Amino acid sequence: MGRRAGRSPEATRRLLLDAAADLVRTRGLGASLDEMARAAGVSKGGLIYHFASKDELVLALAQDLLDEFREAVRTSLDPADTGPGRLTRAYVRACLDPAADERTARELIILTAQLMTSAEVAELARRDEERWAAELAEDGLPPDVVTLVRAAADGASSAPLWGGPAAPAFQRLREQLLALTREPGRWVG
Amino acid sequence: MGRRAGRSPEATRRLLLDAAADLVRTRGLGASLDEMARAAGVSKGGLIYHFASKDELVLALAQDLLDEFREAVRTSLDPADTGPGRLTRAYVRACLDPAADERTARELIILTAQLMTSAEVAELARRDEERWAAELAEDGLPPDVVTLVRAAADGASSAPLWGGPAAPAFQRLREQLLALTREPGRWVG
DNA sequence: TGTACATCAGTGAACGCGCGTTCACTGATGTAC
DNA sequence: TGTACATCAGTGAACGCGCGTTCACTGATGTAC
Repeated sequence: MGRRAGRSPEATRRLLLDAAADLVRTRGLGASLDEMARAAGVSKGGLIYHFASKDELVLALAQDLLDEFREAVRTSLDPADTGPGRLTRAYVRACLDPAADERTARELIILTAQLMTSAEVAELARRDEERWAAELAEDGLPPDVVTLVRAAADGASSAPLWGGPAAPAFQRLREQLLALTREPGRWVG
Repeated sequence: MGRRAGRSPEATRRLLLDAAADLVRTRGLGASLDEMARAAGVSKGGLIYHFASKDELVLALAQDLLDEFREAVRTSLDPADTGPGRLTRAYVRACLDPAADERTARELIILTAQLMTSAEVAELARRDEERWAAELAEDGLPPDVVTLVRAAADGASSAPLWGGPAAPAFQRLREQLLALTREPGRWVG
């Protein structure tokens, strides 16, 4: 049912989220709903049909982003790897994926940072972070190692935010972090 | 000369920059010039006298931020420490200063991220980053160690952006990173 | 099978308000004579 | 020393445009009978 332009409403919603993410990445939250809608090939009214307000769209964008990262870590899990630190290794691989190009990485981080000015989004992120902390704590590695490896992975993957290089430049670091999770005894005296 | 409300124009400029930084931190670039001016106790026209446009204000804000961090690293240099890695150690100390409270750290990072949507600011940051990379490369440590230590310091200090803990929670990491720069041989095979 | 009706998934014009910017003006201080 | 003038550091009202939101309408599809 519906005036649906040859696609499901879920597909329209996805088009809108993707277009909005693109625009916020490159131009910040100042990008207008009209531009976002047009980029998705929908009218502004059509956008508002799916997201009742800009705030609601921003919140959905943030949730989508957190889910996407969680999914990226999940697919980075090595089925053959069942030892301690397997989740930490997947986390490192997802953060420092050499296939992620610089532009994308930078814009993803800017998008996240943009969204964080909303109190609701910040709360969403805080809960997501708590979940990561809990899951990584159960990963069987010494806490100091998890802290170091995670900080380094986060720092390297967010370097483009400050004008630094992206993932491909951090492949040695990536291998070293992975090695460290396999021989945690080498770290800390 | 001038209708100066009992202070120098430079002092007014500083009041405006500080007030603007506060507002952008907590509410993003959507904060209005009127609010920023009022927060500094100046009229909107007075703000525009010092910064001809919002773009100009944002650029000044970014430059101020980069300068402030560079200064923080400079004051973290230990005069008694003249060995290899002394700049890297100052960088770590500045990033993980236990005196920096969570709120401030988080807002500082959000401010930076907000500003990065401006192409001019991004270019400014890129040049600043190049300068850091060059200076740290001259610090006498193996490149792999600098990369790891810096990534970890950056990652830990920007954790509040994603809802994670702030500097005080990373004091063990801080000590371990400092130790690593003193015994770089322990890292890497 | 036809037909009336309801609903879903939008369209697009209009509104109104907040914002960045402009501008005419002002009052204290500095300078020339 | 007084006085005229210039300049600096602002003030505050006004403008106009862009944006988020509202709203009346629409056309394709589903459902009841």
